[in-house]
Amino acid sequence: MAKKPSMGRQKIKIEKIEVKNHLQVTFSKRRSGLFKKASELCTFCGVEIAIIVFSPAGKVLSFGHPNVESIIDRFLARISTGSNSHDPFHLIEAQRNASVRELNLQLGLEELEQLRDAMEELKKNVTQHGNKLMNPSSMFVSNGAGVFDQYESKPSHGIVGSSNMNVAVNVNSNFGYCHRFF
Amino acid sequence: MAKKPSMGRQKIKIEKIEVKNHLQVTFSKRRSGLFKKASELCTFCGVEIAIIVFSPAGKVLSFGHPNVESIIDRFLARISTGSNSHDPFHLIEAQRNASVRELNLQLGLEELEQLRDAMEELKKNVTQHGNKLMNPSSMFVSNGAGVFDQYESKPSHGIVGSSNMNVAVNVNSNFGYCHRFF
DNA sequence: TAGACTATATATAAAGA
DNA sequence: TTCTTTATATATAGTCT
Repeated sequence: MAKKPSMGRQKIKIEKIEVKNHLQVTFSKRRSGLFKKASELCTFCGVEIAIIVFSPAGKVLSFGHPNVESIIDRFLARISTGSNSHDPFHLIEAQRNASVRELNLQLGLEELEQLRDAMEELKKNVTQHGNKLMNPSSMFVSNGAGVFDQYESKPSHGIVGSSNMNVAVNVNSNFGYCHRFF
Repeated sequence: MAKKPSMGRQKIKIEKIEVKNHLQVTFSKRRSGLFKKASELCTFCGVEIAIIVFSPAGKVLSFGHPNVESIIDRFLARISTGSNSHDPFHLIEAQRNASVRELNLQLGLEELEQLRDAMEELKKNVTQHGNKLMNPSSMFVSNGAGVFDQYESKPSHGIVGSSNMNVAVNVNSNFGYCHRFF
């Protein structure tokens, strides 16, 4: 019997792959290829690149040369440092976009510690109350203004301890915009 | 006369291209190819991707599906919670190494204090009215394992996420927005 | 700085391990 | 999920317009 020859690479339609398993494999290969291309571009041209990918499984994959954060920083800085950055309204916009790092530089250690302590306590309190009411393995999720992203819940990857809790609170939200502390 | 046949694509060393003009062309072609690959990946796998590139000329080029900012937002939200260190201030240290942008925008101490007070009050509210907060329209709670996936990073850097705590607060103050700390 | 062209380098779809 | 293999689809280096 003739051994089955490979069909070789087949052309595929530019549309979402339906077969889930197939999609997973394709994602894996192409994501890898994408990062490789980016890496080459960095080398060949000496440029800086950041890539962020949210996988179908909800994982975050990133590439960065020299590193993702500094590039994001520059990217956001660029946005928020436009010509009318002195205009009050623009300033608020800018503050929304500014990256954490810069903001943190404005906070003294003392304030940060206070903040942290408040958060820790809040966490404890919420944890106590929360555990009474909810099944920790299938918590649920929503927010008034569509502000918070919804993440897929997966089995723990061996995360230690009981303090791994995420709490997001949206009170009287009129803003449709919210960022995170911690 | 015979027309000169093309040499075809030649293999090139993985190193910075020296000839400036050549570099420019290569950058242009490859950057285009990179974005195309990203676009295909989005389509084939239904995923979200953001790419930021600083060109040799100092221009910023970006690709984003559905858009760069929302992806950065989600990315930062996760990073800020992922760390091997139990030291809540490790990121501050990291920031010292990050490029510092001289912002005109910074939160004044007064605003910080307002913010802190707001959080203190929130903390009380949570403590006293935990049950109320379970209302999906005003609160969001999730367990750490589900919310904080580890995220991995390819070629140049890697951070292994170990869940800590994430608190997002949007208080009805005169801020009109909140920001990330850490 | 941006399109062709063409031959060749690479990426990758399929299928099996 | 990750790696192989094979055949084929794509990307692109070098050159010219």
